Amino acid sequence: MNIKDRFGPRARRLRAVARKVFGWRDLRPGQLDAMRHLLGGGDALVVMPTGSGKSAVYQVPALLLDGPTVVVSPLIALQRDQVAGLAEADAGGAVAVNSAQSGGEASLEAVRAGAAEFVFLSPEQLAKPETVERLRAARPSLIAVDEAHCVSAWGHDFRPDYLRLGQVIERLGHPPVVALTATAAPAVREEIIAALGLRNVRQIVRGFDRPNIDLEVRRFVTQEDLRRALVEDAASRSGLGLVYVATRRAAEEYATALREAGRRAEPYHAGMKAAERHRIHEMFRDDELDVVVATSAFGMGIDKPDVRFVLHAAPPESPDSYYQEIGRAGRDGEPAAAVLFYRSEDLGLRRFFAGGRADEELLLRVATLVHEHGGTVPAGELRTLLGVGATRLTRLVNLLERASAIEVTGEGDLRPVPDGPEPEAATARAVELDDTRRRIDDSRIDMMRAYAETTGCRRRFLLEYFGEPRERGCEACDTCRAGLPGEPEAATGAGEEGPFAMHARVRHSAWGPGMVMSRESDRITVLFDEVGYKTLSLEAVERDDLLVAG
DNA sequence: CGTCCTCGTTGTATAACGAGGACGGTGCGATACT
Repeated sequence: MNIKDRFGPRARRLRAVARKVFGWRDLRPGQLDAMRHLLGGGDALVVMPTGSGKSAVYQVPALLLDGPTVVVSPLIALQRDQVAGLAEADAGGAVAVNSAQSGGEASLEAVRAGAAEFVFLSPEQLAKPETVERLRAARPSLIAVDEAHCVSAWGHDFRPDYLRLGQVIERLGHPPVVALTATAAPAVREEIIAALGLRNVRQIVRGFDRPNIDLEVRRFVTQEDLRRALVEDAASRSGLGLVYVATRRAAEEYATALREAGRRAEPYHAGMKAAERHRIHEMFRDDELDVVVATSAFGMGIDKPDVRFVLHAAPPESPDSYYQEIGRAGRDGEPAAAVLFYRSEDLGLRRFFAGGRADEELLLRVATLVHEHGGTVPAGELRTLLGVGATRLTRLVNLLERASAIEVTGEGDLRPVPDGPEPEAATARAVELDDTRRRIDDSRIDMMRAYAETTGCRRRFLLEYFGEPRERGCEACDTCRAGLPGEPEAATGAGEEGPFAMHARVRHSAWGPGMVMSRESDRITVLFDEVGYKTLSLEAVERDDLLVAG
């Protein structure tokens, strides 16, 4: 950014609001860059670590744009915190609309009347046409999608309304949109941009490297050895820590074992009562615990600076999730440790979770019903007729929509696409799209395995996965300390030109088009559009002419 | 995909083993009940 950009009139107004309303003495270049772009009418994708002022990126421009700001936020607890935070500043008022709040109508009316600048909603609220209509009447001037990685991580089956946000944004007149997240690999960024329908996008990606977090993987053969080593390790560390586990039961068992070892440890998972979960959050916040043993339920919205270690009793489903979870360590910049306790068998549970397929019979029924009806079919009637819930139907509809077979009206109802495919063909295409998705999820699990089993620098592996080329090792991971047997020579480093340079587009004879994501001395990893991540031996690539540029 | 638990078999000791089945994460919102 040049001098004029940093000190021009737009930047001056932004700084003034940041100072007067929020009390921030200055804005960082990344924040300012995104804000200026939003004020200029463009969309932005901001990838910055938690605690680096991501929320400011929508909060400050919101006050300079004439009209309310719609914030999409995945968790009700998070919405509560965000509303409370804004209430402390003189920022024009904030409300949340969700099932835990009464008075949703009144809140929406307050937004329309200009009595609230910020309105927080879940994607599910925005799946209700009447809610979108009321927001539309308020003429929003900015839309923020917080924790935007949820679009990719949850949108495809767990919370399919995430994939409908693009249509909601259009319905709201597509004011400037900013998507915010702490962790997103390049492919995930592309997916967010496509799903939300972002235009004229400015991508701001900052601060992926967390050099104060030491990386280590410890390998085990038996579950029992792993368990014992983890308990011993967690019990002997000083400072606050997190232990991530794969199942609720493991959370309970490890917490018990750590208590028996004399640590103040509590489990945390979604099967616990809300009051109990809340209590543990508070104890964690108030330094009344040494260790929280949790499933993936624990973490979003947490910004405690002094977490000293994050241990994993089992690998998560992707490097994306892993980086997100270990990124909760060492936010204060002081030394912290991330240790993965690894058995390759433990990837099996992740493969199971990723393995759910769309119901082909049900897809065909939906496609046939909408096709034969010919006109507009109310979604509610279809749910009743098929006996399926909203989540499941939305998932099927998303696939059939992508198969160009049906479209969703502004009222949330369904109708066939004119001259669209016949139901059988549409179903086949939808199944194919679902299969592609599953192959990519599977390949992310493969990448998690590759991280655990690499003999190269672990930091380099992760940073390249997130699209940040890096030539050397780091001296703060176990493989670097052991002497880097698998590190590339300088000549084959990231900057090399040629058809297989970093981020070059390539084509494989069987796997189709893809992009080079990382290079080591003897192999390269390519992210293929249709089959996900694959690691190929350079020798085989050259011998059999497997890849061509393009 | 892998682990854990139960149950039945074996075949005579009071344990060991294999087969078969259940189970496993994340949250919204709506609904039924006290």
